[in-house]
This record gives sequence, structure tokens and C-alpha cells, in this order.
Amino acid sequence: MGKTISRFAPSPTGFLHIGGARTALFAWLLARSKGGEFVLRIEDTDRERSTQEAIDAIIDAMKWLGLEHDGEIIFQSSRADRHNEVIDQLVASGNAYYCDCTKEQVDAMREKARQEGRKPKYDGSCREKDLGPGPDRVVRLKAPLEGSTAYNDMVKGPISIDNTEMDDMILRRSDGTPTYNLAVVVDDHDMGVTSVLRGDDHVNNTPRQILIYKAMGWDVPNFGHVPMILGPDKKKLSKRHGALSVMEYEKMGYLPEAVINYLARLGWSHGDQELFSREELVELFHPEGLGNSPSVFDLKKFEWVNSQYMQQADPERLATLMQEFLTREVGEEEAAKVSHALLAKVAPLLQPRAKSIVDMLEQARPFMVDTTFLAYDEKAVNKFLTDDSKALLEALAEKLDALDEFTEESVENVMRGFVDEKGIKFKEVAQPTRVAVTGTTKSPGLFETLAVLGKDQTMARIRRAVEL
RNA sequence: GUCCCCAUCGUCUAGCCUGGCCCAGGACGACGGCCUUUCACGCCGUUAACAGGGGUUCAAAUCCCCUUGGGGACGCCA
Repeated sequence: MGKTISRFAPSPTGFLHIGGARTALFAWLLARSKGGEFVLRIEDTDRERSTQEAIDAIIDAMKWLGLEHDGEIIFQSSRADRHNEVIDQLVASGNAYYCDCTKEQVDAMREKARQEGRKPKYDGSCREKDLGPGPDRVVRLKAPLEGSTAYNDMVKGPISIDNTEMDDMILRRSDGTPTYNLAVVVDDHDMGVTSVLRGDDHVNNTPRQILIYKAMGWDVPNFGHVPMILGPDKKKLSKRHGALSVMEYEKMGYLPEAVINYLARLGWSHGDQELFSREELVELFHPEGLGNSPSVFDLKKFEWVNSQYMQQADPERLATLMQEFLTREVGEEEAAKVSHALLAKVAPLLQPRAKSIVDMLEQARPFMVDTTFLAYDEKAVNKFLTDDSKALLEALAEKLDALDEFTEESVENVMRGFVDEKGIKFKEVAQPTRVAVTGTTKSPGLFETLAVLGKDQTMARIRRAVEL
């Protein structure tokens, strides 16, 4: 066996949701971990439902996640001629045949079988008729009538099904177009795919596809089927059921490496390890670690994972992201009023406190607005900006105003000294100052907050607060 | 209906293949505490699970069978 080639083959009927992204991630990891290739094929043969918009959305999402594919993107719709060529070969070799049964006739066969408690299937009445091409005729695979088809699933282990369970599936429709199962096999074979990792819902297709490989005399690739993702109610996650586009998570301010990490741990494990860098994932991934039962998407844990990455992230990068989000929110002109440098100074203070970029931006608000626009929380004001504390603030302001250098250290020295001098507890002046300067009772450490705010803003805010 | 797959704390999972180290470990959450200038972070602790029943065995979460429950498939959709 040569190098591992895996693939991701979405049908472009909508955005890339979290389940699809996870499948793509595992396929990507499989290839990368073995130094192989990861190819992308768009299964756009359903022209009714496929849209360019969806194709773009899928590509964008994969790009955001960093799941780069090798080579050109293959569009299945462009390969119909090749598919038909294979079908003709199958007919010529006696592994497929024309069938002129109508849909109604086949439905009747299925109904009858179901009544009799058997598996509903086509009864093979045209198998030996030796029909040629003709209008309204389909081509069916001449599937084996006995024995069984088995394979070793990379995640589920050995799977075997009696051939009597399968009927002679249609390879070419009466309108001349190839069917999905045929197209997938031909494409995977032609692309040299050695490992097919896909969603659970394809387990039943696999033996059928193996039959086609065998009929063509092709090597059968390795198959693996990953279980689906469930919503909090244990129901399958679907578009209308909480399965968000991965780009929705981007909009909510989650980091792509957090999405990757969380998704990887959802259904895959490596001992007790929870946090994995992309490099570690590539190094440690192997399909044996994939779980075989469906898992529930847990937003709380995902948030925790994201907060871990927020803490580790480069402040410069966070500042850039905050600016992007701000731009989306208020437009370029307004966003430009907040400097990158300021945001980069604020970010480290907020890193242990923010669980997403959106959250961080929200908490950065007091740092971004000018004193005149600072919003004061009514409760906080009533509780901490009393007459007594205002007097204290005025006295403190004088001391701060005398500072030449307004740094964390100098501010701390002044405040500590002030507390000693007045014989009060630090808390007694800390909370009023905090409220005066941020408008709320919650903020990063006082000294760092004042230092980042700078002398001018600090003084202005204390003065404004005293007047409230 | 028939076939296929699945089943460990609320959730993600380790352990299962190669029985004993498991009266089941980690993580998130929840709860309590510590730290502390607020809020977080961090740290410490508590909570909580082998779906049920039969076997096999000196010994079963681990092997076998059955039941139950969940999911998927049975398309001239992908």
C-alpha cells in the first residue's frame, strides 16, 4: 500500500455544520497523521439542491478551520461521462444489466416483500433478460445472490451483511445519469482514495459500494464511519436543531483552534488529555481512538476549551480580532477610532476573564469609550459612590494627579500609601475607584486598569464620578 | 416489518481487544472552600456512572447469550 489518501465529500446543499466539520477534521487528521493527502470533492450531482453559495460557504469554513486540502477540488458533476463509461464496462463484463421494470412494478415488489416480512427489494426479474439500452431503461448491478459482504470498519470493527439483504441497485437512471453509489465508488477509485472516513449514515451503503469495487476488480479502500453528533436533548443535531454552521461559532467569537480541539475530543480521545494543539493532533491521531457511539455537543465544555485558548493567545492577535468584530458591529469608520495599540494593552487584562472574542470586546468597552460616554451602572453608583467615598476619591485624585509617570507600579504606590495615610482598608477605596473609572463593580485589577486607561482618562473619570 | 450499528457519572470520555492493578480514572458542569482590591483565572474538595437479566470463570465494566432502550438503512436522494 502506498500513501494514505483520504477525502471529504460534502454535498453543497447548505453551510458546513459542526458534524460535517468534525468528519472533515477526522479525515484530514487521518491523512496528515500518515503524511498522506487529503482531497476535497464536492458532490454536486443534485443540481436542484446544490448552490454556489453553499460551495463557497463550505470552502470558507474549511479555510477558517485550517483544514487545507491537497490538489484541485473535484466537482462530481463534471465526471458524469467517466461514470457512464464505468457503467458501460460493467454491462459489457456481465456485472450489470438493463432493466425495463417501471417504478410502479418495483414498488409493488417491495410492498409485497414487506407484507411477507421480508426485506423490501427489487426481485431481479430482468437479470437474465439480456436487455439492451432503450428508453426508460435503467442499469442495475448484478449483485451476488448468496454469500455475504464483509469489511473491517476503522471505527466500528468487523461488519458483515448477507448478500440476500441487498438488491440489484440502480447504477444508471432512466434519464441516463449515474447514481450516487456508483459515482462515489468511481470517484474515490479514480482519486486514489485509500481511506474513506465518513458519517455513520453511510454504513449501509458501504457493502453496496464494495460490490461495485469487486465487480470492477478494483482495490477496496479502508472504510470508517464516525457516529453523529447529538443535541442536548439527545436528538440528532440538524439545521433546525442546533446544528450551527461552523461560521456561526466564528461570529460568536470562538477561536478556530478551539473548535478544532473541541471537535476532535468529541468522539475521539487520547487517554485523559483534553487540550491538543493542531500539531499534537496530527502527531497523536489514529482512528483506533475514535469512539463508536454518538456524542452530545456540550456548549459549556466547548466554552471552557475556548477560554483556555483565549488565555494562551497572543494579545496582538486578539486585538486584531477585536477590531474586526468591532468593524462588523459599528462600521470601519467608528471602529478605527479605537486604536490597535490600546486593544493590545487591554487584551492581556481580559484574557483570563473573557470566554470569547465577543465577550472580550464587551468587557473592553469601558476602555474604548471616552469618559463622557462611559455608562455608569446605577446600582454600583448607589452602593459605592457615597458622599464619604466621594470625599476619599477627591483626595486620592489629588495624589494621582501629582504623578509624572502613570504606571501600574506608581499607581499602586500612591494607592497603598494613601490607604496607610488614611488608616483605611484597601477595599474602602478600591471599589469606589473601580466604579468611578469603569462604571461597574467588575473589572480587571485596579492598578493595571488605571495604568491602561492612562492619567488623563483616569482623572477625568474620577472627577465625573464625584459629580454624579 | 427486515437488516446494520450503538449502550461507563448530567455531558465528553479512560478502562473493554490482551478478564484480576476498577467498591471504575480524568475533564466540563454543578456545589463547597482557598486565594483576593471587584469579577475572573488558579488551586483544593464534594457530587455522580459500568442499561437489565442470564451464563462462562476462582475472578467480569471487560468474554458469550437474551431483553430493553436509542440510532441508521431498506430511493431512478446524496
